[in-house]
Amino acid sequence: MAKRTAQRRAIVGELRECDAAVTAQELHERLDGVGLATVYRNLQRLADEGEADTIRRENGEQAFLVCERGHHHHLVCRSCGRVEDVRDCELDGWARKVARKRGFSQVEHRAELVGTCSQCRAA
Amino acid sequence: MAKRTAQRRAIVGELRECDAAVTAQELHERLDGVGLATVYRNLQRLADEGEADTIRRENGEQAFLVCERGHHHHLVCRSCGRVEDVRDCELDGWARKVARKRGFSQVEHRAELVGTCSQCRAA
DNA sequence: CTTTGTGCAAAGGCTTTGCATGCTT
DNA sequence: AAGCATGCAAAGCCTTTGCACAAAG
Repeated sequence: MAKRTAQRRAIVGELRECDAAVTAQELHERLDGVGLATVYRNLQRLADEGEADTIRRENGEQAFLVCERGHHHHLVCRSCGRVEDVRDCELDGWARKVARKRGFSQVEHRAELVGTCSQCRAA
Repeated sequence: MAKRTAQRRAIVGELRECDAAVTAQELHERLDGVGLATVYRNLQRLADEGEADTIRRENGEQAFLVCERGHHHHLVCRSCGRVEDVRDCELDGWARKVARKRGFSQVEHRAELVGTCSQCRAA
């Protein structure tokens, strides 16, 4: 089981305070006295344990965020990067229908909504 | 405007024959006498021009595929990687609803369906 | 005391870029 | 002839890994 080190606590703490998804490097910059490799290792582990979700930015960077358990999607602000969890998913019917039509089985789906949040819209 | 070189033709030709999305490196392996950098440059360009679509694999690699113009999604086989274009999109209503509820504007959505194609299911 | 985590630096993997050369137009 | 594409190798980035040391259980 995971040991409770000061670094791990710092990483988890900072991650929880983020509205947007962050990369290991970004988190490393915000934390003092935590090595970059340690940040990478902890984030990877949190993701493996299901404690954190990961997304890929367009440039391929891996960003992490703490989010709800279970099936959900993300609503991302294109301006500030804020991420909101969306539990309300109405895609399953559509997914099944499309899959059946094409002869695919065991369908899963992934979706992401991108928009401009009210705060950024005002600015 | 793009010059018609032998390499570019080879790249585009091979790309069109792919059922699945391919990375620059994979394409480079399949082509003889085409430098890796050239493959990267041409794929990037095709994507910029809208002639090719790009997806990110879990490990962050960028893979390319030729696909339909306009709004569509992808149905991907988790076994063989085959990609089928899906024009039938019923997500807009849902996307708008969710966005409005959260105060987001100018929503776009991205979705991906993953399943097992009939061929792979049989095997 | 044993096990696991951390730091640092080196190594890895994918992608981009600089520069001289060759092919298109 | 002028300009853009190609090749090769070097450089860039993000991420992972090896190893010695430190901390946790």
